[in-house]
Amino acid sequence: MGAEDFTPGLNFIRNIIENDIKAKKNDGRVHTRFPPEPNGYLHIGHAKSICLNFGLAAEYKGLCNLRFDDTNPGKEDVEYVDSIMADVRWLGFDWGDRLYYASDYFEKLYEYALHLIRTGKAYVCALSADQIREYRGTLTEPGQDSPCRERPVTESLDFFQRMRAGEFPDGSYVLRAKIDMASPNLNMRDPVLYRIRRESHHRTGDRWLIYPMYDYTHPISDALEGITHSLCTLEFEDHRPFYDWVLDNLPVPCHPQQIEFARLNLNYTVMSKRKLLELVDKALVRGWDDPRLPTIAGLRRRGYTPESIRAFAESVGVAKRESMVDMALLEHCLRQDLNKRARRVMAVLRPLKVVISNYPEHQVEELEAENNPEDPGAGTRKLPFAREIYIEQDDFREDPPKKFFRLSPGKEIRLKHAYYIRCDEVVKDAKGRVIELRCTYDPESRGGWTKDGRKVLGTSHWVSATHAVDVEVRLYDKLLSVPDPANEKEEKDFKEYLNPNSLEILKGCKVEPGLSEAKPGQYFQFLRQGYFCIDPDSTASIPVFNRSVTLRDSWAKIEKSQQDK
RNA sequence: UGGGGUGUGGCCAAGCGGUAAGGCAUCGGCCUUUGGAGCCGAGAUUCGGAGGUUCGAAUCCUCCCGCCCCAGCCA
Repeated sequence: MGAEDFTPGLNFIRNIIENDIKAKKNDGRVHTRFPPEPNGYLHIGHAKSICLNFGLAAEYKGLCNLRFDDTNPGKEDVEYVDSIMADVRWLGFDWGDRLYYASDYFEKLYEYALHLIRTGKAYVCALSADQIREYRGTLTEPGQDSPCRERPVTESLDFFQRMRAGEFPDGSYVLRAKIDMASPNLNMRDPVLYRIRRESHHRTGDRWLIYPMYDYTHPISDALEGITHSLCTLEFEDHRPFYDWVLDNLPVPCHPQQIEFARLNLNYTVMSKRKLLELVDKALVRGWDDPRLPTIAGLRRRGYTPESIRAFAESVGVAKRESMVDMALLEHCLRQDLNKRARRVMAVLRPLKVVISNYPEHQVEELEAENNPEDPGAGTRKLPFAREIYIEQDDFREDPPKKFFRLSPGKEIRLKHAYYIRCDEVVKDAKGRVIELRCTYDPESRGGWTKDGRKVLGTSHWVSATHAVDVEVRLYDKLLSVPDPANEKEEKDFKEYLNPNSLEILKGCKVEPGLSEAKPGQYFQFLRQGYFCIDPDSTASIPVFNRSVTLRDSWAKIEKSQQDK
């Protein structure tokens, strides 16, 4: 509830599905699949596809398969299949017993290839990769037929079997579909179906020496699994005629419909596998799960919830137009989710000591504090209050600007859940930096109220100096310093636009005592600052917190507009 | 210059011939023991442009313009 408590929007895919159901197409069944290639970690863009495929299936009481498109052994690895399964599960989706691999179909794919050869729809070609490219023609000129195009069926059959048997070296022959070398669609100019590759496959080992291409494998895999709606991204639009050609020319069980939608783009970050890999390889980030990355693993570590990511995926919609979604929307989805469930706690990130001079020297009181104003069921906790406390450095200004409601000399503020304090004296070090404040408190204001109804403008969070626990806090900011490097006048490498301040590490932060027991998987709101979670780098002595997202900060806006003037 | 797509407020996105949903962001206001949250309100005389059809068009037709994708034995 909460984050996903709204009706799903309309989109063109839902329209197609609903029309299909009305028309009783596929007996009214909806069966989708999420088909990643296990050659990298999943990111938020994949999450969109996962939510779409699994979400649509659930919505129409259908099924969604998880299928690994593992037809290119050189790039793939079990490390990736494991991480992909973990990420899909974490996002909250269940493929039941429908876990498939394209490599499971290698034998059938081979049989189907034989069928194409026998029916004169495919032939073994001896042209080299370079020659094939030359023969393919260009965008504006038609291609030329391969000299092998009219190779007799029996001969292609024989050659193809010998390709499988390992009689030929890598790259010497390929199997090609026989379609139309003059087609305006390059994908129809006798596309390659099989290539010879002496490469060990992460599942089939060395059993195969020939591997089918994606364009040939995908439609057949879909058909074998009884997929009804095969959703993929826009760049495959040009491949659809071939998808249909394969299914039209083979005795497959059904003919799924390929539907293309625009992939997700998010500003201030990178989403391409190549770039993510480069950041990881060059140690520009701390790994695939670096909280600055838009990978699922990174978002998880950052403190994003599966619910917030699902809400985001629903919220961005599905359409065919290329778009760039604002990071602010993702952040909004997290805040909206966490606002309802995150326990409020007090943490002082940049401590400034405050001595309450009229508070009895060794006295300690227990003050009651609510855990979440949005959820009375979350209960309350006790907070120790004593003579020496810490407040946030930002909550004090010796020379306050207009509209600054926080502490300054002679001014009074409320300490959340505690007392009103007034600043009497500012203590500075030799360099003139403020290192301590001497304040007096109003004993009548216990709990944060006074009988005289006097109002204080500001409320600060605080922590008892003697009871606070020391922690490390990691603050994250945008990965890139510009929304979209591709839009910059000068064309530079994307790494030139990495935000140098994307990570700020704060040590010696002071948090309320209860937080020493914080566990991974728990979400907190550090009052007035943002949402935080425990990082796996935490040790028994020093907990490490990640800032998942800041709170909206209207003071920051006021301050900025004052500066702009 | 071949083919395939796509153009609705700053960012997304509904709309499918009957007179521009919604979300994010922004700006006001209310409220508040988080300058949080919440609540209320504001903003496209207009849907890439120009023509046309129609009583009526973002929706239909024509032409033009912009942007994206395609010449891997990658997916």
